[in-house]
Amino acid sequence: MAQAHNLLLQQLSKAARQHLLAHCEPFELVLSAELSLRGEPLRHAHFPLEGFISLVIDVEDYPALEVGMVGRESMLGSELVLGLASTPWRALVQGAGRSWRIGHAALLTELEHSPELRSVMQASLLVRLHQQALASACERFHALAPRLARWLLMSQDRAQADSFHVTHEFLALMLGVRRAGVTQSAGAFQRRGLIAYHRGKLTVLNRMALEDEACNCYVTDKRLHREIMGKRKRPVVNS
Amino acid sequence: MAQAHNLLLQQLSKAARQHLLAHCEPFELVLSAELSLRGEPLRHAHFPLEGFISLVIDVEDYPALEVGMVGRESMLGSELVLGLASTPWRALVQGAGRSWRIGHAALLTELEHSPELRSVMQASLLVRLHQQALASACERFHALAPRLARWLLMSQDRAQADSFHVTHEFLALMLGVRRAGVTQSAGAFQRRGLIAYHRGKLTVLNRMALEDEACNCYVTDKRLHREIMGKRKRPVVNS
DNA sequence: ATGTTTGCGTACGCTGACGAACAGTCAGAC
DNA sequence: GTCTGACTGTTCGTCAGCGTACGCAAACAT
Repeated sequence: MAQAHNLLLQQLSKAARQHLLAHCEPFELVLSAELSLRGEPLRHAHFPLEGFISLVIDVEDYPALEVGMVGRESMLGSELVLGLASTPWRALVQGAGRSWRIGHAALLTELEHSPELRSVMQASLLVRLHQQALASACERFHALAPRLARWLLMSQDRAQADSFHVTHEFLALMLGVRRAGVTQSAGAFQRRGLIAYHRGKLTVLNRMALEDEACNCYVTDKRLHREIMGKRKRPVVNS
Repeated sequence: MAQAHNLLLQQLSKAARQHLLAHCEPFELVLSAELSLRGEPLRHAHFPLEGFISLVIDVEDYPALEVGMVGRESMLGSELVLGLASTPWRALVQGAGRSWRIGHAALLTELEHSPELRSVMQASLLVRLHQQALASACERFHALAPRLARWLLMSQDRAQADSFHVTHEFLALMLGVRRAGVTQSAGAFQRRGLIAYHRGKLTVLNRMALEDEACNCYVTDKRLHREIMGKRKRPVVNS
């Protein structure tokens, strides 16, 4: 397997990164584990190396709904840069892997001393703010199939593999639709050879075609991430 | 008219508030003005005294959609606490009034020196993060009528008056639905005496009943605001 | 005074998703 | 080897909201 890196940590200078990692511990992201509970203060932040985490919100009487996704390109717990920690969503491990995790208090201390870390986390949080706004509109206007395609692409990006574990049931939860609806759309994709799946293991066969099926929110989302992380204020170098 | 205050500023100590206000200028929030453009860096932050501002996102080929609302209970531009400023949404004045506005650079300088201000803005941003997540779910699961009722209540809270200016057309835009759909739901509310309107002027007649019609997202949203602003880290007093 | 714009009422067919249900199939447990 | 549970396929009636379109009245402009 290729060397695993968290891309946020990667943006730090070597010194800053090592100083931070000294306070981190390796953590195993186990499928379906819940890293944070609704309303509970966040105990740890995570920098995933592989795997990914879904942020899921619960509204009374309704099934859960995904409001964000975190993989190696980002981190779980960037809200901590605001000094506050409780979240309205649950963090659910969706793809197994490893992460660096750091205690809430330790991270806050680090933040005080490392402008670099602060800058990266601030940018990361801003990305989520943008992504959430975008996702609202996407959910409102786009039909099931394009959203499904988008979700698959986003997951694949974070899973860093063509295959990953996901059931129709789960997809339905994430997208806020019926399981039967997913079966319909996914079935169509499968018949056309874009994807294949078998009892919870999904494989992307034709990524290009899937990108055509997805709404532009997929590329918009990626562009957002790139732009914001790109033009973030570099503590020392830039102004 | 009662003394107008911005509730965020109100949370600051007198000293901090006055220091900040020294860098602010009074600004007239004119109906339909755009205070920020999509993708543009934010030039000013605003602390509304009256009136309110809608945050509106554009997705290609689709009409706009509201992703947030700012009144005297909050501020426009809390993202600036992250040191970055461009936003994916437009800020649209929805209710006329006045605000204190402060230049982007001046605010950043203030932020460096005032932990109080930082704390308040951080909390305010966290509120928006929570509200956006909640709004996603609300939009996904709740029907037009409850969402309409919710929107009216939220606007009334911020307008601080029983009447305010809003057309069906505009409501449709905010909620991401057809104008005809709004006419339907609003017409039903009107027949039942909950609201009245005439050519763009809408009046809430029976607030209690409207609250019953609205989804719980209305109270959830208010609770969120209260809780987060309440338990924010007070720079000096608390830990 | 007259034409134009703006705001509201309403109707019709359409469609994507819903809720609910049932059936088939595969994997692992016992 | 059978059973149980998990996963997928499919169907059927229902419905909210869509797109479109037309009518009407109040406000505004000239």
